[in-house]
Amino acid sequence: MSKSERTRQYIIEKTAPIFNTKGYEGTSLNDITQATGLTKGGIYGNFKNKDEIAIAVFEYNFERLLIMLNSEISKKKTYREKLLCFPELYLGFLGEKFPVGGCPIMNTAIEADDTHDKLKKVAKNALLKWIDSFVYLINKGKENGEFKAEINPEDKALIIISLIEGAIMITKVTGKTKYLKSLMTSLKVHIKDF
Amino acid sequence: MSKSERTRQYIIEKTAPIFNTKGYEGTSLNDITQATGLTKGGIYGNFKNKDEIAIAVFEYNFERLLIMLNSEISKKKTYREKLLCFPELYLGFLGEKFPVGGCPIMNTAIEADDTHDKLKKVAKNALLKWIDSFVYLINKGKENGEFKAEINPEDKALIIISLIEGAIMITKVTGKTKYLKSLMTSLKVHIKDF
Amino acid sequence: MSKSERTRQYIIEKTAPIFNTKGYEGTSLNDITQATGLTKGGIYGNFKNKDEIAIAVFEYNFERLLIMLNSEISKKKTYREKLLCFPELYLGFLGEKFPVGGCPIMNTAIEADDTHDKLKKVAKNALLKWIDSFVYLINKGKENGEFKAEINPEDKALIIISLIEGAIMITKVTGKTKYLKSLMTSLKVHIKDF
Amino acid sequence: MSKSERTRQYIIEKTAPIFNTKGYEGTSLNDITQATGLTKGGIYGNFKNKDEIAIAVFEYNFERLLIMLNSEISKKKTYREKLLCFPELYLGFLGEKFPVGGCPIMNTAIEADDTHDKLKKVAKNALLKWIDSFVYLINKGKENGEFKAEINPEDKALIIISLIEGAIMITKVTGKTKYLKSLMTSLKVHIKDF
DNA sequence: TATGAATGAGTCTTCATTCAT
DNA sequence: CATGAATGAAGACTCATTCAT
Repeated sequence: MSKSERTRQYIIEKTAPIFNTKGYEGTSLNDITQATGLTKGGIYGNFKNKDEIAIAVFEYNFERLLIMLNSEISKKKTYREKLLCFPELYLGFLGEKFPVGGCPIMNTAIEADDTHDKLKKVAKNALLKWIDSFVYLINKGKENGEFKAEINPEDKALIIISLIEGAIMITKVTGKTKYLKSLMTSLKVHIKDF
Repeated sequence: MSKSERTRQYIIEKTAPIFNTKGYEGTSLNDITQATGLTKGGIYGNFKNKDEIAIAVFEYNFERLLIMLNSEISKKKTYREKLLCFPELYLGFLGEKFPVGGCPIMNTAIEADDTHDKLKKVAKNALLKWIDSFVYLINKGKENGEFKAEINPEDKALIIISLIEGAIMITKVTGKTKYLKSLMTSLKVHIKDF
Repeated sequence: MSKSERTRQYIIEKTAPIFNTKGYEGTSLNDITQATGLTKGGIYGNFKNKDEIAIAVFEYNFERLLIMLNSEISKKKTYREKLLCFPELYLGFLGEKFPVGGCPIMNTAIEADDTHDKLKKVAKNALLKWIDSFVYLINKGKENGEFKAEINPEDKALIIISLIEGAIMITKVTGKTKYLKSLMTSLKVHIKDF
Repeated sequence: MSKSERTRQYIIEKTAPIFNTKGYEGTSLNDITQATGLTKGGIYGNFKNKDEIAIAVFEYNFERLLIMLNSEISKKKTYREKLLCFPELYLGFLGEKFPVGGCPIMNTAIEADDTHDKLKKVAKNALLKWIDSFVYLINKGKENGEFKAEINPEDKALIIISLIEGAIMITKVTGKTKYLKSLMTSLKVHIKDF
């Protein structure tokens, strides 16, 4: 990894929680210099502009989420157990482990949807990838007879994502973890019925 | 209605779609003066500051949503039909009728959650009110024997909201209405099973 | 007194302490409406602009000061005793009785001197009048043999005023009343030597 | 001296006469950009806010005054002569040499007294320092027998300052130098009697 | 590469003043 | 006379971005 690449990575890691908390508009170049200790010139030497940082940060946040999820999934043998990882994991976020700023996909999706085209595009790609990964797991489960033949993988993928994102959003706004528990329990029940 | 009240209302109506599209941070006073045709001084003669406008706009957007939903609900007789209004209505948003900027509750919730306390509070109250209204309908349905006795109203309310918000978010980001259709169909199936 | 005159007087009285505290620039039309309970239109119906209010207020503050001083002076018989009223009176301002905002002449003089011509003019006239009144008293004292023949009335008037204004200024900035005491005592000693 | 320090100093020097003339409230950021030729961003890159500029300017004005006074004082041998420098110097201000805007201590003291805490504090410190320096000189004069043993240094310091500030104020408001002459002559007489 | 000083358009907000009612 | 809604210029301050060093 060249020095340039290392600095880029360093900037991304240090600013990731800020972008996820304050959003794209809410995060200023000053926030970024403070978080990194670099000067403005230093930042601009490594990124063309704020957009580029935001996109890199989004991809980083998304990838980190994927890695964390996949590492849990790979521990499980059956596809039902793999899917059940998700409600379990998000239930585990109760308390301090809740990812700083919430779900990066939803945050970016909501903020960027009508304004920042580039960000919207990467959020869209991330979301589609996420849907696909659920579709893949469900299909695999259907193939080996774990899940009923009549279930539609995409329909179920969308339900899983909606319940997760709904749970995060409702919990963050209300501050009440009972909503997270309720929704993740419903999700489990739902998956057990696949 | 005094002139002052009329102007306030006028400002709210003209800026409501902007706030819902660009968000609180993204909406500038210049946007507001352009949308209303008033000068900055004129705006500040009617609102103490941008916060106050944002809150008034949120309440307006939320109320308008409620009114629209309630007018549909009141047409139906059974509680199951009343609940089924929601997927029907959101399905009807396919195309241009989709409310400008998406769901005000979710938008405000996501943007305000870590930064603007006042906005977060009103978003929280709106969300709780919405949950309550579903809980109320489901309880009524249980009382008159339409719904199974064992279903938990709050659990179901949360599922309904999550599927709706998930549908809006996914549809907006991806631009694909098939996701809205899929999720609203799933919601219908779910409600029929209450 | 016509209603118009009464309203003018009312506005002046209510805003006098504000102008003397916050100064001309620091006092806003909003301050004035709040203090009077009138609307902006109401204020402008009685005064052409802020300048006119400021001048009227200054004259009011100055006159009130003169009246208060004269009422004390008239109680005394000898001219030395009349002059000694001043250090006595200002010593009496120790604590809460200190006139709100300090000496109107000095305040206006300092703020207006390089910017507001009209205000500067009235401050100048007030100051000259004040000097004259001391000159008059000292001349009278000389005439009836109370004071030495060789003292120069104007020189002494200027010293009296300087010691008083210096005392007010130094006391206000430092917050220490010992400076007021010291200077007023010095002034007494000085007057006794006339 | 770094570039940053040079620019700070440049801003201070260019704005010092403006602040001393128009006061803190009366001096706008536009005044500052015009006087310096810098943009607003340029100013704010070197100072946190207007307060910080005002304080730096005050300290600069005060220091310059001190240096000028001290350079005169150091030329004299006896303490009486040192004290007599002051009336001489201020007499020398007749005409154009009168410091732009008057005495920074008094100006700041009067404007800041009821509003700007930070400025008031620096003005207070400056004033106390000035008093102390007179006390020091008078004590020295007493020690070596130049001045009478019974005079109180602080009392005399306050008188000197009051006569100087009174002279400046009265002269500025009335525009008549005869008042400056009269008061500085009185001050000389007074000091000769120490 | 990185620095840090500078830009200039932008932010929200307050100002004194006006005028139809 | 007084109201109160509106003006528009000005207020202090922050923004993302650039560039000589």
